[in-house]
Amino acid sequence: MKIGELAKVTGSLVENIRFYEREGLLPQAERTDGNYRIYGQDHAERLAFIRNCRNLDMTLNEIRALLRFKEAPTENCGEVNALLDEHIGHVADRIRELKALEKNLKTLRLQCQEANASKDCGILQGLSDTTESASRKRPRPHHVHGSH
Amino acid sequence: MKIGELAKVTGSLVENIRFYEREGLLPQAERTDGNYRIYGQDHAERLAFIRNCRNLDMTLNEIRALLRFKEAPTENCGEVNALLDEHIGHVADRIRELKALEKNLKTLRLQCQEANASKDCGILQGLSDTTESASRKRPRPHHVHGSH
DNA sequence: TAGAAACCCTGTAGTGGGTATAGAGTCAAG
DNA sequence: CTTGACTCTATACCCACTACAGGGTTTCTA
Repeated sequence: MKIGELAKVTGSLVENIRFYEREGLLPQAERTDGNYRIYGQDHAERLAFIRNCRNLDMTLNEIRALLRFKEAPTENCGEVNALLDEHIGHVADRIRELKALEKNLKTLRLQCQEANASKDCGILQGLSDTTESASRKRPRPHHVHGSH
Repeated sequence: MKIGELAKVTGSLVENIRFYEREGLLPQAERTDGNYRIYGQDHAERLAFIRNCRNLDMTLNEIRALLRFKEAPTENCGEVNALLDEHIGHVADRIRELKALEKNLKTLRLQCQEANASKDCGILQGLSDTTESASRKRPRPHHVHGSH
């Protein structure tokens, strides 16, 4: 099948498939005389694997690691389990952070109940607090994203 | 004060401050004869405001909008309240999504309890499921990030 | 059989919110 | 007067795409 059909079958975008090929997650596809990529069932399965992983918010590096295990069927899968445990940990961490964030935002929201002049707005005043920002440690970077 | 001191006072990085200036969130600073940026208390307060907003996971555009209200003290702040409500909504959405994700990951994790050969690993098999990926709608983009 | 529409190709740039360099200039202490 | 800390600009990189531009190929329809 051609790239558009593979995209449809797997629920991906065409650009995405070419991107995964460039990134080495999908092997180079064979080409027709007209230089069109041609795919088979094996590609569809590998792409489905990748999309499943992405739907679980794994990074491409995590997926690369999992694919290596898929290709080494006799190898022990303990590291797969560990990778997943770690990823679950990232997600749990992020949920905790976002809950704390939500709490802070709701507290802030209560500072201004009705529409005032901006200069009297408790929200804008709360956000101007200088004691807060300097004292806070900068957050360590994490790989499960925030709200955007 | 010079940029390094401002960074220390507000808990930001020097590069960050220059980045916000380029992005128009901080006004152009005055310069010494040696072309060093010079800041006063007003800059420190504005930067603290920005950092507080970033700590609440707001985008730079959301912050730009809030800064406009800070600069128009007589204007009605109803839009500030609305912006915050919307942002709280984004965060709540993201928490729900990550909880669903966590559930899926934990289910997947149960597929492989001990270290096997990769070919028998229930996790790798679960991730290979082709019925799942094609049927799932692609997620709408959102501005509160995932786990990374 | 012609022409249009739909598909495909490569390559490049942009997204957001920074971080990390290179290479040079400035300033203060010893 | 040199060393080292600080600053400057400019540029590239991070991630995982997404969106062109400018062309070529294939398929459908008249």
